[in-house]
Order: sequence, then C-alpha cells, then structure tokens
Amino acid sequence: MQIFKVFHKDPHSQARTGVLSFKDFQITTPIFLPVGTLGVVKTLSYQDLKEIKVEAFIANTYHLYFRPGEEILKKFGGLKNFINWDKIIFTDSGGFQVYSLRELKKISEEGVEFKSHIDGSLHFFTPEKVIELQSVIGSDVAVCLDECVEYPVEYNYAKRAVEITTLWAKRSKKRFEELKKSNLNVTHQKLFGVIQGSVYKDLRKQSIEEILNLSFDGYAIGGLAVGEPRSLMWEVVEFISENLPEDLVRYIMGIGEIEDIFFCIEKGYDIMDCVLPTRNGRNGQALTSFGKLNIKNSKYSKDENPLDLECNCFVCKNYSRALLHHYYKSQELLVLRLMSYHNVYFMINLFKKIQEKINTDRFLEFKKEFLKKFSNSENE
RNA sequence: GGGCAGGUGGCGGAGUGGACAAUCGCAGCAGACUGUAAAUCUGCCGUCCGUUGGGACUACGUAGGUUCGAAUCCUACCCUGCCCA
Repeated sequence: MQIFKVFHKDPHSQARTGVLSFKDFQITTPIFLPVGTLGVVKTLSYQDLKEIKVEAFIANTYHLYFRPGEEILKKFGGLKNFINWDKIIFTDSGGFQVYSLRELKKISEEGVEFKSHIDGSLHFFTPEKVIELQSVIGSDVAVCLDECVEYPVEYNYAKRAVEITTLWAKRSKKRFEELKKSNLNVTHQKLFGVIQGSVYKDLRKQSIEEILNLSFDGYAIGGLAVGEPRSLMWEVVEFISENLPEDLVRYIMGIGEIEDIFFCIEKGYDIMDCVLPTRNGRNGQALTSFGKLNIKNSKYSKDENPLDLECNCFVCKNYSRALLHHYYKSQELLVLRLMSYHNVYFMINLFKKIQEKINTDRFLEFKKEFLKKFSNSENE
C-alpha cells in the first residue's frame, strides 16, 4: 500500500504537492518537520504547536533511548501517549549521531558502539535494535539506522558507508516486518530507508538502487548539509532527484536554510526537517520575510516593530523587537520560546504558502520573489 | 586622634622589579549555527594606525624618588573600609 500520492505537479519545475496518509491522519507535502529530539520541540508546548499548526515533528531514537529510556516509554504506551501528541511523529534512527558524536562511536558491520554522551557508558546499537526501539517509541515513521559520514570523506570510506547502510537497511526491514506481525502497537508504523553516498554521484546512484530495491514506504536522503559547499550540495541534491522515481515520497534530512529549502522543493523533495528555526531562535536569530535578524544586536534595543512586519504569529502581534531584545539581554527564559515560536511559525507558514503556489503553478515566481526579499535583508 | 587593610582597564578581581596594554570573570560589541551533547560556540574588547605580522601613544589613587628597567621598591600626600579611642 502506497502511503504517498502526488497531488499536483508544477509544470515549470519538479516541485509537487502530495498527500502522506497515516492510519488516521493525513499530511500534505511539501512539509517541514521541526526537530523534537527528546519528544519536545525545544521550548514549545503542545498548545504552541497546535496554534502554529505543526502536524508532524521528528524525534530521535538515540536520545530517547538514553532518556527517558525504553522502560518508561513502554510503561506509557509509546511516545505519543507519553507526550500526549495526537498527530505525526517521525523518529530519526541515530544515524546522524553516528556522524555528530563521531568521537564517541565505533562502527562495524554488526552495528555501532556508542559511548553515551551523558555518562560515557558503552552501548551497542544494531539496526534491529534501532527498529525495536522505534517500535517502542511508536512513531508513525521510523528510519533505518544508517551511517552518515562527514565531509570531506574519502571515496573508499564513503563507499563502505553506503554498503553498511544497505546491509543495515536490509536487516532493518526484516526486523520491522517481523515486529509488525507480532506487535499490534506498530501496525501503523511506516519505515523509510536512507540513501547515503556523500558527494560521490556513483555512490549515490548505487545507494539509490540498493535501497529502492528493498522497497520502503519512503526514502530519506542523508549525509547532506554536513559541511560541504552549497553548490556541491545542490549538485548532489539534483542528481539524486533525477535518479529517483517520481511517485515515491522523498525526505531530505537536515535541510533547513531557506535557500536550500526552495531548491530542494524545486527539485521534487517532499519532506525536510531542521533544527535551525529552534536552535537559531534560541540563539537569537529570527527568520523574517526580509531576511535573518539577530535580536541580540543593539540596533533593536529601541525598535518598536515586530520581528517580522508581515507575520501574523502570536509573537509578532504582541512583542516588539525592543522587548524581545530586552528579554534576550536579560536572559529572560520566555524569549527562547517566543523566538522558537516565531521561527517555527515562519517555517510552517512558508511551507503552506509554497503548497498553495505549487497548486496554482506559481512556485517558481514565488520562489524568486521570496528569496529576493529574503536576501535583501534590510529587516525593515 | 591611633592601628590595620586597601586603592589596577566600564565593573569585579589577579599580578607584587624585566616575558605587562596587564591572567580571569562579568558587562559591552559582532559573528556562527542545516536528520540538536547547543538558553551554545567563536572573535573583538585602553586610544590611534595597519587586512595580517606589527607600529605609535596614554595608562595600575596623586606627586616625587631609587633603578638600565616600576603596576610591582622608597617617601609624602589624597581617598576608602574595618578596629580602637
């Protein structure tokens, strides 16, 4: 059963809108997933997410394994029950932690040995284990454990990572199907395979063939935006897109700069996620129609305007830049939430607009117009 | 009036003869952040010049002195805190 259906294709680019169907919930694409590593989009409450109309976010298996841990998650009947979330949750496998916590890990065909970033204790993840954990978490979309490599990386190492990723994908799928038969909790769960290959096109091609062969519910593209120059990343993004069948749902992982988002959507990607709106928000950066704005800058200390003059979010309706600046400088915790709230709203809203524009065949115009204003960055 | 302690860059506070324009923290100013070990990290922070290496000037309460050389030693004075009368 296909979970994805293309709704409308833009005649001028590869952009498309689509519908992703879950057990009792549908989401329309392109969609942006805020990151909620530990089962919370940092600083935002359920009510906030509801107001912003967030329909899905991505949590992290590696992190949830350490805290709160399997036992608690089981006791509460999965993450969705635990956090009282009635919409969609994706879970990342821990593949990104293979990259980001590389000093703490040892990798072999069998799996990854991690030193816990919390207490240094040793833990071993196999692809099967990661599937089991995701079944305990009970996410709607699980992702296979993969090896995400850094940039730059030697060809041979990247090739080995592709091979390991494929091997793990096979084992993940097998375990996933076993569990589905025996565990009523996860009958609703979908599984995405991950395509690796760094910036080497032949490796990307190899990975695409191998992973598609295993037939997953959707396909995630990993290993991008890990430090490579943007032009190179775009080249790879485009190449991958050209080599993927059109009817399958494509999830490009970790993409979140506005320019990258437009590019990926134009090339036919449907799902993306990024820490940027929340992390950068907490670090003082607001996304606005007129570019990025750093609320810490002294020039905002007397500014009566909202963060974004064109934004209708709760924060922009009620808080001046000067007040947010004051809160930030005074380390008032509320500002972390307000900034995150605005940024997530900005992203969700942007994707909604993009959907509209694709459906009315005006995506490229919109992109041009939006980016022109965004990169002028006069903030006024 | 006497005794003791002390006066260092916006603030706190090191340094107690050369490696001192002066550790460090705070404040200030800017930058970074792309499947979150991030309310984090990096840079600048006496003045002027230089993109960098660097150069010039002014500075450790005030005024003198000792010394090749002083924030550091000596003398006097001013100020602050504590204790005694």
